[in-house]
Amino acid sequence: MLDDSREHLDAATLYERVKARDARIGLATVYRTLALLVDMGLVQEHSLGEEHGHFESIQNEAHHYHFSCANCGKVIEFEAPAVMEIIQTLIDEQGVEVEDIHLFIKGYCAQCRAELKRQNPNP
Amino acid sequence: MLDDSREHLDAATLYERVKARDARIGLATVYRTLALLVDMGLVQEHSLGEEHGHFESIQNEAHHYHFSCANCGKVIEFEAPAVMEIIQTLIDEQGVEVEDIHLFIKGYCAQCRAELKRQNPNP
DNA sequence: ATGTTATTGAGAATTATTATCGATAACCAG
DNA sequence: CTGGTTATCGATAATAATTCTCAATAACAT
Repeated sequence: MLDDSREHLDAATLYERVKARDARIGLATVYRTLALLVDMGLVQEHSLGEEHGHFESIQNEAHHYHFSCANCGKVIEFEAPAVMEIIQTLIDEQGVEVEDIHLFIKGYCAQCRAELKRQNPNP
Repeated sequence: MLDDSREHLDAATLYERVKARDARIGLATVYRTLALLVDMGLVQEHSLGEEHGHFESIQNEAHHYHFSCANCGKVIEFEAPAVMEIIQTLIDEQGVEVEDIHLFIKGYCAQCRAELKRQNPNP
């Protein structure tokens, strides 16, 4: 249907982009469509430390996880196959069924670390 | 100051409990105090798949992570030392500084799996 | 006691998301 | 086609979570 870019967009940004293509589309439709895509497993919703959700389309790549910088907001994706072993242990020990995995790290990216250190060398 | 129970409480529930002790405390104070405790590193905020945040006081135990059942909402805590190795790799490769780690699994707990299977045996 | 400052509670404001509902579009039988 | 039925949509109201504002109060230092 619409935007399946590789980014981590929130509903408001997506709404802007969709409107640029077709101005008479409503916000409700964006939320409805996102909910549908999430249900179908084509899009995943992430909570990246902000107060609103972020959405990312699922390609057929390996699972990946997210780091987000508390200063500049940049999101770094990374892979970590070891997570699957952790999940398997959880399944074996607890008998649960897993639908969704979120590994999310918050901190400061290399650039912001350098900048913040320059501003305040001895913390 | 107040409640540092071992649970995963949301702000509204915490507000109820605080009011039971001292009826003239306001919701704003609860949020202010939580933000302060999070800042001081005594409390961690989690996004457990619901639309509001959950707060948990940090004891001096090992890091642990969360599974939450999409059906009944039960939260299971589990440990996974391998996460620290993943984090170390991330630090080494990206030069980031890590402040906060969230590993959150959503799915169905053993009880709900059994119940749902009983209701709908062949999906 | 008195002036100064910080903290508080009540409620307004903001933000994100969901629900409602009449209007429109899509579909289908004749 | 044409009329009728149903599904989908957009605008907007409603809800929920959280943050902001500000006058009132409490705490503190004179």
